[in-house]
Amino acid sequence: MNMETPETLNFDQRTFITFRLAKLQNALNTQASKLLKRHGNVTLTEWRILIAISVSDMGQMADISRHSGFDKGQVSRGVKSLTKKGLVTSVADDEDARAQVLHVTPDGKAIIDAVLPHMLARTARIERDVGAESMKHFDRVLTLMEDAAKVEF
Amino acid sequence: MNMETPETLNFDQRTFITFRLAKLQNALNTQASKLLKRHGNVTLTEWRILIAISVSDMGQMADISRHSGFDKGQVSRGVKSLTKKGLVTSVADDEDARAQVLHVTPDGKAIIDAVLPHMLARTARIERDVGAESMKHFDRVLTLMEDAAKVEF
DNA sequence: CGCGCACTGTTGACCTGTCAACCGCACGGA
DNA sequence: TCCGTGCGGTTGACAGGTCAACAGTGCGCG
Repeated sequence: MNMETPETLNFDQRTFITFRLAKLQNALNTQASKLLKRHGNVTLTEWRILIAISVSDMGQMADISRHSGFDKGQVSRGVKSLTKKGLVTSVADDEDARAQVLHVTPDGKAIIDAVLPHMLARTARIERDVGAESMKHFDRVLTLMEDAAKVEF
Repeated sequence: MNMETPETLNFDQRTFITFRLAKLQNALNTQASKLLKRHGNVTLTEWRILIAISVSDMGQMADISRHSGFDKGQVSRGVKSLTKKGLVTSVADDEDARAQVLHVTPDGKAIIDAVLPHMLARTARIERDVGAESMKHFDRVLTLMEDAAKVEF
């Protein structure tokens, strides 16, 4: 860690990996958002929650929250807007008065069916450009960095 | 790339790379923010802008904005709070009445000196955990994905 | 010269994501 | 049974990032 040499020009590469990540993540989000707006008229958040509900159908918000890592408040708001759009239903659970049972409506399914192919094509395209091999590697590194992010400084 | 199998359970891995990125990026940011608060009492945004100013000393906001990829509005606000903290100065440019010339004050330098070692230790730690080899690979993949993020769908 | 155009920087509006406070309910132990 | 603790969900507050509108200035071209 040569504190003498002018680190100035190394900053971008050395201390800003996270910054690059942020940019990339944002670019990908923008791309996805456009896709979603064009093909399904839903926001990225709505889409993610919609998918999460679809995966664990008849689940409740806490399930979604835990499984997807979303903030429960965010899920609550997302579900609200999704129900307003008629894409999911949210009814009180018979067995637990606190819980809401979530269900994707036919309209919701329709949007998923309409959007999913494009979404898959997109990720396929990314995988193709990057290469399956590198993709696995990337995944592994992500895991390592996730762990590294937990260390205290 | 089996498009047949019930995709439902593959979502997390297949369509949510970006989501994972978001999580990782956020975890890293949280880590960095804590570090910054502890050792220099600056926010992550302030830190990034401070560094950017330090790199291109005597530059103007537009330089920072272009070079770092920050929104110019964000830079403007960041500079404002940094000047309020006395870490940078922002004076009108003699040669261009539109521009502000930015300069890191001794206090700003002091904070950089205080924080930078920890910051470097952190990235070094990450690099160590991940491995230099994988890090390079990771970098390459990032570039590829940045390109992939530009494609329209 | 004078005009349009591009650029600098400021500000306001908006969206996302996070955190915390809160209410109602479930559940287990005293 | 009753009470404490903890969970499910809602809501408000806040920070960060993006976009757009704007005023002021520089610059080049007719």
